[in-house]
Amino acid sequence: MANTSARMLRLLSLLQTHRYWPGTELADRLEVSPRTLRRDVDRLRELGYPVDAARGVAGGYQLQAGAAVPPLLLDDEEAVAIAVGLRTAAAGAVAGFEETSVRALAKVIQLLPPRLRKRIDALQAATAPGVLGGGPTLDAATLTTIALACRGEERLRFAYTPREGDGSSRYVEPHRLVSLGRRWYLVAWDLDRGDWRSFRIDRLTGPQLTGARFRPREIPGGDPVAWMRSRLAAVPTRYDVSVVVGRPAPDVQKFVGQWGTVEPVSAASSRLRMNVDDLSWPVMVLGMLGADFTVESPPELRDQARAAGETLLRGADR
Amino acid sequence: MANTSARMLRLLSLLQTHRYWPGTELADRLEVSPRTLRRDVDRLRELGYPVDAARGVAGGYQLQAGAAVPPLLLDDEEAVAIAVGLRTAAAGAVAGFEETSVRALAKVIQLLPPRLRKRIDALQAATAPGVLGGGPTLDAATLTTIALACRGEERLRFAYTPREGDGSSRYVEPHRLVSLGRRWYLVAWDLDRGDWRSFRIDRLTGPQLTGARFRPREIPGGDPVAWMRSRLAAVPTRYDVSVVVGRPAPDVQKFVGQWGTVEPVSAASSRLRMNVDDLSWPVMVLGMLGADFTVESPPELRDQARAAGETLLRGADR
DNA sequence: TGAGATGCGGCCACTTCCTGACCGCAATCA
DNA sequence: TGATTGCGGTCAGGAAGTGGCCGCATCTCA
Repeated sequence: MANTSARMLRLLSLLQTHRYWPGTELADRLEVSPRTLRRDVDRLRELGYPVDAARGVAGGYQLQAGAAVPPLLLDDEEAVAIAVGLRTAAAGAVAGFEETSVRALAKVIQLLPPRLRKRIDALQAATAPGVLGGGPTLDAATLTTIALACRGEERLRFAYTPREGDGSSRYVEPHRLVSLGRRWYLVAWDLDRGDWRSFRIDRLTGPQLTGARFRPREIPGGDPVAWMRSRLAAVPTRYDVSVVVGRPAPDVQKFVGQWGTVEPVSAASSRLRMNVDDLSWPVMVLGMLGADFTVESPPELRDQARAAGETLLRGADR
Repeated sequence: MANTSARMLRLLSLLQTHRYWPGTELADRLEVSPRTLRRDVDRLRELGYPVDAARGVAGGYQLQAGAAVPPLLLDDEEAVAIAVGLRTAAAGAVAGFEETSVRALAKVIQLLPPRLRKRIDALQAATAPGVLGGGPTLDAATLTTIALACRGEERLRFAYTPREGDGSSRYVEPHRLVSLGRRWYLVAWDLDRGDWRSFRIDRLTGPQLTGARFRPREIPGGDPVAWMRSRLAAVPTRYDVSVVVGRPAPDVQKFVGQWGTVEPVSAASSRLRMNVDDLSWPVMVLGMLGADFTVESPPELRDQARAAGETLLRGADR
C-alpha cells in the first residue's frame, strides 16, 4: 500500500475519474505531502501521460490526451458498458469491426471479475439484436468462450454439427476467430483429425475450456483470414439483391447505411445492391422506403415482397 | 524509464497482451533479473491483481480475473474498437445502456490520442445506424463533445433551436446527459437565463468547449434523471402501438428483441406493444413477421401499413 | 520413476530513489 | 495588489529496490 507504484496507479485513476483536481486534495487522498504529489505528477508526465495543470485560485490538475493510450482505470459500471458495447459491435452492428471487437472483448472479459461477467451475461437478452435480420443469431457467450480460448492458447472441446452428417464432439487447438460475410468461423487445429479445420460458430455448441495449454502452430500461409477465405471460396451461398428504386441515390444510401451499396440510375432513381442471407431484410427496406421499385434479382425477392405486402394489407384492413 | 512504476505498468501490459509468459522472457523484456521479476509479480499480487503461475516445463505467468478491474492497457486497435463499440451502444443499440456508455465513452475519448480520435470519426459512416429507425439520427461527435464538457466541467456554447421559436446561441454549465425514451437531453445551468434548462440534443448544433471551468451546482432534488423526467412529464408525444399478432408470444418476443414487450393472448397469438416516434418501424416488424395481425392502436398505423403493403405489391408485380 | 525445467522465496550487501521540509518564484484571478 | 495555487531546487534521513546466492516445490516428459 505504501507502495509508490500503487500510488501512481491511484493517482492515474483519480485523474481519470473526472475533471480538475486541486493539488492539495490529491495530496490528501494519496496521503502524501504536496511536494511528493508534484513529484508524482512529474513522473506521470515523464511516462508520457500529459497532465495539465492550471494555476491561480481555481487551479488544479487534469489528465489530457497524449501520444499513447494511458492505462484505463475503470469502475464497474464503465467496465460493463465497455463489454456490452464491444459485444454489440462484435455481433456485427458495426461493419468491419467484428474481429477487432472480439479481440478487445476477450481481453476485457478475461480481466473482468466474475461478478461483472455475470452482469454482462444478464444483459444478454438486451443485446439480442432482435429484428436486425441478416446474420444468424449468435450466442455471445459462445463467441466469448472461444475468444478466450484463442487468447489463452487453451485447448477447446465442443459439439459440432456440420452442414451434412451427424454431430460429433471435437477437440481442437483454437487458432483464430474469423468474421467473414456476416458469419463467424473458428480456425483451429483439429487434434483428432490432425489437420486444420474451420468451424461455423453457429453450428457449434457447448464450448468448454479444458485448461490444457498448447504452443500455437503456424497456419499454412500465415494468414488465417486468407486461409478461411480460400476455404469458403468453393461454397457459394446467399442472395445477390439488385433493385431499382424510385428515389435519388443519396436518400437511399442514407436509409440503408452500410448494409448496401447504391448507385444512381437517374436523377430520381437509383440501383440498390445488397448481399444477404435472408430476403426479409431487403423487403423491409423496400417497404419503408415507400417508393416504387423494380426487382432485378433475385426472383425470390418478388415473392417475398408480395407475401409481406399481402400480410400488411390484410392486417391494415382488418 | 528505470522507474519501478513504469516497469510495473509494462509488466501489466505484457501480461494483458496475451497468454502465458515464461518468467525468463518477461525478465528479459523488462531488463531486470529473474529475481526482480518475481518480486514485481509479487507486487502485482499485493495490489490485488491475481497473477497465475504455472511451474514445470511449460510454466509461465498469466493475469487472471480478480476482484477488481485492473488498469486496462490497450493498443491502438483495441482502444478504437472500444470507442466504436461504446458509440454504438450509446446510440441506443443496447437498451438502457446509453448513459453509461456515453460516460465511459467520454472517459475513453478524453484519454485517446488525437490520431485515434480521427480514426474513430472516420468510422462515423460505419456506425450510422442506417435503417434502424426509431430515434432521430444522432450526431456522435455532438454527443461526445457534450459528454466531454460534462466530465471536464467546462462551460459550453452551442446553437439551439427550440420546438417553437427561433434559434439562439446558448452559454451553459453542462451538468449531465440524460437518455430518456430514445432521446437525449442535456441538463444544464443556463448562464444567460440564470436557471436550469434542458436541451434536446438533436435540436442542438455546433457545441463548443470554451475551456472555462466551473464548480458544479447542485441540481434541485439532486437527481438529474428524475428532474428531466418531471420536465418531460408535461410533454406527451410518440405513439403507443398495440397490435395483436397471430403468432405465439415467444416467437414474437424473439423477433422484436428489446424493442417491444409481448404478452400472450392465446396459445397462437400475442399482443405486441411498442413505444415509438416513428411508425415505419412497427410496420416493418409486422411485415417481416408474416403473420396475420389486428391493429388496436394507433389508427395511423393502419394507414402506414396499407401504404407500405401497396408499395410492396406494386413493386412485386412490376 | 527420475531428470530437467520452471517458479518460490529467504537472506544479504549495496545502491538507488523516495520522502518531507523548507525555500523563493511564477501564473492566475478577484 | 494580494491571495491562491502550481513549480521546482536543495538537503538529509530513511525506505525500498536490486542482483546474486541458496535450497525447495511442483510439473512434464521421457
